[in-house]
Formats: sequence, C-alpha cells, structure tokens
Amino acid sequence: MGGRREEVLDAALAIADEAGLDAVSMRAVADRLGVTPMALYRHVDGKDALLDGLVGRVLAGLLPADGGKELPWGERLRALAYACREATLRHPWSAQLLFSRPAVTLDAVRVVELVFTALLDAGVPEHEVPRLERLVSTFVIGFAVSEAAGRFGPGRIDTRSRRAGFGEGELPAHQRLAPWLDLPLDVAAEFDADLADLERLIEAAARR
Amino acid sequence: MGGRREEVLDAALAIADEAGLDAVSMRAVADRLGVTPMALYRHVDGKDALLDGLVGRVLAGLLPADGGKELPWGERLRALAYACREATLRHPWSAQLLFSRPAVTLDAVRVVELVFTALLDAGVPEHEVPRLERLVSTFVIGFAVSEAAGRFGPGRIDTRSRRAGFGEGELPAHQRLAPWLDLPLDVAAEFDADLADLERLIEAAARR
DNA sequence: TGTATACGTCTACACTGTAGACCCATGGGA
DNA sequence: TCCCATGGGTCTACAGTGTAGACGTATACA
Repeated sequence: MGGRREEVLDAALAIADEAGLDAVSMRAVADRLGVTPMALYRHVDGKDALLDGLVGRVLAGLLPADGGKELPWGERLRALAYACREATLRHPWSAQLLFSRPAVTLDAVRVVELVFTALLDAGVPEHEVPRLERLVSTFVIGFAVSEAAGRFGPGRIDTRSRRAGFGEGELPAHQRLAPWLDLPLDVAAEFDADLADLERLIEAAARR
Repeated sequence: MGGRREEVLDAALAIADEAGLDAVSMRAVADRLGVTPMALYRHVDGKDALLDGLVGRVLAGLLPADGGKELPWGERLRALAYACREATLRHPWSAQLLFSRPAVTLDAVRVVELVFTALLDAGVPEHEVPRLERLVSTFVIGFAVSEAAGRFGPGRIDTRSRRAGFGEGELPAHQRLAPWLDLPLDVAAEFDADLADLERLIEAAARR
C-alpha cells in the first residue's frame, strides 16, 4: 500500500539527478512512469509535496548505517557533516531545496537527535544544546549549499559592474590578500578546517 | 542611459515585496510599468538576469551609510550581520535567492571587503582571512535564510511520518531536552549569542 | 536629409500545474 | 449473485509561464 508513492519519488529523483531540478515537471515524471500527469495526484498532493518528498529522500540518506555509538562525539559530528556535504555533491539540485523547504520529516528529526546526543556527550550544558545544534547545522547546510551553488567558485564579477568600475585603490584588503585569493580553493580541506574550528567552539561552550 | 533598467528592477522589487517572489513574472513586471512583457528584454537579459538584479539590490542595501571606520572590528562585523538579517526580514523573498543565485556583483565584493578588513584588524593571519570570511558569511546568510524560511519555527512533523510513528523511547535526547525545546525561541537573542561565539572563534584564530 | 539608437508592440510557440469528470479492475460483504 | 467501495488511471480543458522573431516609431546626432 502506498508503494506507488515511492515509485513516483524514485522517478522524480532520477530526473533531478539526470537533468536538474528544473526538469522535474509533473509531465516529465509521469512520462517516465508511462502514465498521465494527472495520475500522479493519486500519490502525491501536488508539485510542492513532491519536492518535499525529494528532500525527505536526501535527508534519509544522511543517517549512518550503523549507529556508530562507540565513536567519540567529534567524529560522529564530522561523519554527519561529511554525509551532508556528500549528499549535496551527489545531488546538487537538493541544495536548492534544503533551505527553501524546511519540511521537518521524521528523518530530519533523527538527524537532529544524533547531533543532540553528540553535543550532550561533548559536555555542552543542556540549555545551550538546541542553540548549538542550530548553529552547527546552519553552517553545515549553508556550506554544502554554497558549494553546490558555486558560491565558493572564482569570484566572477559581471561585466557591467566591472565597467561601472571601481578605482584600483578602492579595495585595499582585496589587494593585500590577493596572493591567497588567487590560490585554487581546496574545498574539502577548508571544510575540515571549518569543522575543526566548530569543534573548538563547542568545547569552549562546554567549559562554560 | 540605462536608467530604465533600474525602473524595471524597482517594479520587480515592489511586486516581490507585496506579493512574494512567485508573483514576479515578466508579465506582472511589464503590467506595472504599463508595458508589454517583451519590452523588458531591452533592459534585462531574461528572467534569471532580472532575479540576479534583485539580489544585487538587496546586497547593495547591506553597505553601511557611513564607513564606520572608527568602530572596533567586532562591532563592524556585527553591524553587517544585523544588516543581513534585517534585509531578509524586510524582504523574505530574497532569502530564496541569496544562496541559489551566487551572482558576485560589485556590491557583494564591497561587502566582502568590509569583512576582510574587520578580520585583518582582528589580527587574523592573512592566509586564514579568506577562509574565515567564508565561514562567517556562510553562517550569517544561512541563519537569515533559515529564519526567513521558517526553519527555526516550531518543529512540525508532517502527520504521515508521525503516524509511521517512532516509539517514545526512540528519541532520548529530544526527551531529555524537552524543557528547552518547548521554550519559545528568541531568534534575535540566539543570533546575538551565535555572533558572540563566532567572535571568540575569530579571536582564537588570531591567537594562533 | 539620412541614419543610429533606444524603446515598445504584436504574434506565436512550447511549456507549466492542476481542476473536474469519467472509466475500470479488484475484492469483500449482503 | 449482486453491490459497491477503493485504488489506480485517462481525457479534456484552463489559465499561466518565459521568450523567439519580426515589425514599428521617436528622438538625437552626422
């Protein structure tokens, strides 16, 4: 019962992976199932609900196979963060959805539960745990979305603005940092460094 | 010259503020200007370019009126963060765009320049400045987007998942934290606390 | 006078999501 | 045996969408 719904989501997910999120239309999904567009409405409440279902799929993929209960809290947190980044790299379209469709599904709650226990194990006082969970997950999702959307790519200024031009001396900090700005960006390494910083932030909060 | 382009963006921005981002269609913008949809294409390359223009507008609003050069770096950073949050609260639709359209415009570069100088003034070693800028801005934008999208709202699990139900004992951390989870969330205070944590993170990086 | 340039119009096409009415096979009471 | 509820699917139709292409016109400068 309801197994047909999963088939619909499967089809939508396949289309998104192959041709991007814009290609996911009711008609396209229906075609892939060899069915009329209107037939989908038996299994999904509409296009928005379909997209919600897609983010549910992605989130479900974040849960670790084993509980991994025996690992130290820092590693458990990193594993979740890596899983999140990998999911958005595997399904770049999902980045557009993670923030804009804050559907709190059962799988999402399970992920939050893991973060909660990690923070508690780190010794964070209980009243600070929810805030730090939001802080960490906001950053991790933001990072994944930024990467998938190309926000970390080379800073390409659109030509009109460049012509409207800025005097060379107008951006002194940029010029001073130019050597480091020109370096190719190792996103994975940056992600690691960021997570290390966040771990220290959590430890500091635990000490208070 | 090109002043007409600004009028087009003005119209689009007004529509977005009044009726949401979905209401921004070429036809709607054209109607508001008393003009045919196709007339817009003289001033804007297409719908995507129009949306890019909108994020440019929002970003331009982030720049402080005065340079505020004399303030300590922490306050300058906070001012930018507040401005970002306020912009997305004033124009909730922009949250959907900030991450998904990473258009690096001149105004965006100016904002980054301010963050760079703040971090340099804080004593962060030059090679770490670009990374920390990305870390901070990723979080700040992520926070603003989350708030505007309702991700921080009360955790409403959709009924299907709830019925698919989870044993009461399956989420121990949630139960342990229930007292704090039930509290109404003071988003502004949380933002403050997060920024304070980030400031400490930056100071720690400066000490290394 | 001629000719760019900026601006706008009209028509048309290929799509989109979805409301409403109708159909048909299956299976379990009466 | 009849009935009919249920899950699945179809067809038609509508109001919107973004935009390609060809055409018109008014100002401004040579």
